[in-house]
Amino acid sequence: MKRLRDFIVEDGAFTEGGAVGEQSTAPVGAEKLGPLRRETLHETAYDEIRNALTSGRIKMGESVTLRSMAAALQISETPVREAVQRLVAEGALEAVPNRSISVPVMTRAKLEEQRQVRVALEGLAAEMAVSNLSRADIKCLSSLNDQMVAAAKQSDTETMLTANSKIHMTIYRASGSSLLVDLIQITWLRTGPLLTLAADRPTMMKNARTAHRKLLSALRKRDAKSARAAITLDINQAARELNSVLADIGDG
Amino acid sequence: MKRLRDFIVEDGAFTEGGAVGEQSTAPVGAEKLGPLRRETLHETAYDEIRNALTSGRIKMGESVTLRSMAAALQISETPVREAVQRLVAEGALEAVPNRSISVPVMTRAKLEEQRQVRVALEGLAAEMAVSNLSRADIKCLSSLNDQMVAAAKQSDTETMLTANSKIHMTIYRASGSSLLVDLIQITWLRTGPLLTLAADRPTMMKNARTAHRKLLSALRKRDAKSARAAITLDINQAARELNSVLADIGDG
DNA sequence: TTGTGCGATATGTGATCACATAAAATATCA
DNA sequence: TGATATTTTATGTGATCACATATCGCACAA
Repeated sequence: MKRLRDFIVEDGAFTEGGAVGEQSTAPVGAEKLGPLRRETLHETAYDEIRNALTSGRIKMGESVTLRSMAAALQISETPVREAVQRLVAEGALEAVPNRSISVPVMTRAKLEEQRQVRVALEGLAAEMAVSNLSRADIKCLSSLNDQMVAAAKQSDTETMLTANSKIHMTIYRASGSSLLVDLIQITWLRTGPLLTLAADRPTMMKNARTAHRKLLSALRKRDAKSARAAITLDINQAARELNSVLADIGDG
Repeated sequence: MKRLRDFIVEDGAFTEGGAVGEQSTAPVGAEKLGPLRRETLHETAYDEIRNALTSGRIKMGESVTLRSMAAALQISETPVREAVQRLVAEGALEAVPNRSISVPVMTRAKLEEQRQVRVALEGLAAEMAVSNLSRADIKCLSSLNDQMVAAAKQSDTETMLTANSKIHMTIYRASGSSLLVDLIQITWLRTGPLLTLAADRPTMMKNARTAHRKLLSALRKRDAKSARAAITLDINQAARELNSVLADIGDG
C-alpha cells in the first residue's frame, strides 16, 4: 500500500489559504463579476481524486487513505471523506468497513458489462446529439481530434486522453440530456484507471483515429445512424484493446 | 418549507442505542453467525431518505434540512450529510450552497430524457436477463405481479409501488450486470417522487398490468426481443401517465 | 527457526464544535 | 403606516476530537 501519494495540484490550487473564506474580504465594486459558483471543498476534492483516477496517478488495485489525501490536498478529512464516499457509490473506489480504500481491479466480466452499457448509452447520446451540434461545434470537435492525434504522436498520453474525453463529452452534452451525461460519466469513471494503461498502445490510437474520422463525417452529414455506428465501433475497438491489456496484466 | 418531517422508521431501527457499538459486547460463541455486513450509519441514512423519497413521504419541491433529518433519525449530522451529498450527486436531491436541500421538481423535458434512457437501459437489461432467469425466478415474478394487482385493488399504493419495483429490479439484476443495475436505480430514483403521484391513477395500473402480462409471457418463452418490447411498452405507458400528472399539477 | 500472543500504530466512522452566510424577525425612522 | 436597517435565528460547511477495530511489529517460547 502506498501512502501519501502526490495529489499535488499543478497550479497550486490549494497552496494559498482557504479558497472559501477569502471572498469575505473581496474588494468593493467587484461583487458583480459573475454567478460566482462557489465550489465547496468536497466538490474540489471529488474533482481532484477523479482526476488522479482518470489520469493514472492512482493505479488499479492501489489503496489510499483519507488522511493522506487530506494531507496532500491540505484540507480536513471531512470533505475528502464525502468525496470518497461519493466515488465509492459510483463504483470508482472500493471500501470495506474500517479498512483502507482501494481502486477496484477490472475483470473481463466487468469490462464486457461496461462495453454493453456504453454502446447503449453513448450510441443513444450520439444519435440525439446529431441534430443539435452546430457547424461551429463540429469544427471544434475536429480541432480537438487534431489535438488528440498530435498528442499521440508525441506520446503525451495524458493530453491525448483528455482530448478524447472532451470529444466524446462534447457530443454527449449536445444530446441535451443531463441524465445521459451523468450516467455516461459514471461509466467512464469506472473504466478510467484501466484506460490509462491502454492509452500507450499504438493500435489503440490507430483504431480511435479511424473511428473518430467516421464519427466526424457522420456528424457533418447529420447522419444519426452512422454516428451511432461510429461510436459503437470506437467503443468495441477500445473494449478489445482493454481486454488485451487485461490479459497482459494477468500474465505479468 | 416543512421541517422535522417524520422520518420515523416503522420498526424502530433507530430507537434503541447505537446500532454499531453494541457489537462489542456480543455474547461469545455467536461470532460466526454470518458475514456480518455491518452497515454504516450514512448507508442506513441513505436508505432511509431514499425510501422516504420513493414512497412519497418527501414530496417534489419540498425542502428538508440536515438537522431535522439527523434529529428524526436520531443520529449526528455527519452521516446524513454524507447520504444527502450522495443523493445530490445522483440527482435525487438539489442543493444550493448555504441553503436548504430540496427535491427537484420534474419537468416535461426531464421526463422525456428519463424515458429515453429507461428504454435503452432497461430494454437492454431485460434482454440480457431472459437467458438467466430460472423457472423459479419467473414463478416468483408472477407472484410479485399478483401481489401488485392485489395491492392496487385495495388502493395500497405503497406496497403496489414496492412490488412493481421488485419485479423490475429482479429482472434487471438477473442481467448479471451490476453497472446496469446501478444506473437504472439512479434513473428510478430521479423519477421516484413523481411516480408516487401517479400511482393512484386507475389507467396507470391497468396499463402496467397488460405490460407485465406480456413481459411474463415473453420471459416464459425466453423471447428476448419480446421482453424488451414489453419493458418498452411499460416504460412508454408510464411516461405518458406521468406527463399527464405533470400537466394536472401545472394547472392546479 | 517458526508460530503465537501482545502491544503499538493506522484507519475509517461518527459526534461535537466553530464559522460564514442566508433567511426571518424585529426594530427604527420618515 | 410602510419601507428600510438591524438583530436574531437557521442552515450548510469544514475542522477537530474521540473511539472501535484492523493491521503491523516485536518479543517470547517451543
